[in-house]
Amino acid sequence: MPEARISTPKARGEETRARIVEAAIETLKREGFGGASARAIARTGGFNQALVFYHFGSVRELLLAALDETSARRMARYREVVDGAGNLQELIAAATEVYREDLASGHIKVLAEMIAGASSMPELGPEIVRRIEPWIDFATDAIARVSATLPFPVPVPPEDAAFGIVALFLGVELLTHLEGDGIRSDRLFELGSQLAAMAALLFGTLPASGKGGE
Amino acid sequence: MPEARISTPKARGEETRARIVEAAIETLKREGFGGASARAIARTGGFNQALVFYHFGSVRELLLAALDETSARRMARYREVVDGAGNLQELIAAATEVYREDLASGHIKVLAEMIAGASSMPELGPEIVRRIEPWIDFATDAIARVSATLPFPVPVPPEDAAFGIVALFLGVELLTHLEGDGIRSDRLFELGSQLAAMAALLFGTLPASGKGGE
DNA sequence: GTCTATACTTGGATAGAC
DNA sequence: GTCTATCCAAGTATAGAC
Repeated sequence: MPEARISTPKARGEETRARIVEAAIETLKREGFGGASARAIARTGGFNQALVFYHFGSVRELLLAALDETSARRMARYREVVDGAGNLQELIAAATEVYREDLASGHIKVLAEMIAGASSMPELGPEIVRRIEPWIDFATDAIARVSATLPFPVPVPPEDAAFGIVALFLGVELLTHLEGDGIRSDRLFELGSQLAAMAALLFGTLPASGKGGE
Repeated sequence: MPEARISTPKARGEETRARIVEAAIETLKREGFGGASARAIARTGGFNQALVFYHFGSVRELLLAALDETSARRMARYREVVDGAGNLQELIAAATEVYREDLASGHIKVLAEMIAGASSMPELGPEIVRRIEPWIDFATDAIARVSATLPFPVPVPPEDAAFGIVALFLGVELLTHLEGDGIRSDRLFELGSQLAAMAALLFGTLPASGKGGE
């Protein structure tokens, strides 16, 4: 019971805004970019279509707000899990776990739909780029961090690996939601962990310096 | 059957069909799934919008025909290049080369747009799945083939790796066209070759089941 | 802030003339 | 086979009542 007043006008407005964003995320997940019209979103959230324009000005702005919201939520979650990882295997295990959540929750679906949708709405491009960069940076940092724990110099520039990982996640998302089940992505992540374990074992037992690359 | 005429009605029809498919591919590349309306496609190809429905019945069918066409072309090209690869490095080099062509030519863009677009047109899903399977099979075969040339047993199931590669290509496509340049994907593929070379070198000199490769 | 009504636009699709 | 004309559905967006 926070306040004497039931709800200030301002609070009500904010609440509606949030409901609309929520409905937009939901609609993007279920019906994709092409299906995320003001009307469809309003139907999903059970509110009036005109509210989209009152609160956000345009569908475009709403979709970006939706991307911001889901992105912020997932970033918080990724940090929580990934920051606890102290070495390569733990990082892969952590990323796998959170990514599985994402496949289920649909966050990456929203991202992938927005990226693909930007083709038919070019003004969206730069906005989306700005919202992806933090993810690549995040991955870069995580990779750099665990790279430093390996007993040998890593010949992989973290930013390149990060780009690859983000791309891989997006691609797996596309294929997984297309095929309905998540069997193939499960197997892929399984494989990732195995290889990581193998690599660590293998490299870990090699003379760290002396037989290196270049 | 007489055929010495300059153009039979039938041939003209086929020719138009081809023009329409071409325009559909072009429009999918440039404007994405959302921008690929019958009208936009007709504008691209300089023909009448009603022809789409006369020849294909619906936009949906046309888009699938477009996917078939670009897919067939690229598959031919991939086979040409990839079948010549006898070992892992050659395979990666070949894949990199053809994939670079794809980024420029837009074939994978068409595929990615169709996959993402399927979210708002669910009937498209199964059709697209059917059209992706040959690509995963193709990648599986290529990987299995070069795996057999390695001087040690490979702990990577070819079909899992194939799924990963196809996903990676799709994801890189999304990000690359979004950011406009291809710098990051260039670096990624560069990295891939380096790692492949390193792995071959490293594993090749390990006591596997004897000293295999060269 | 929210709803109803509506103006305007674009797109899928068909009929019928050529 | 191709084009013009047209219908209808759906979408964006705004005005104005509540």
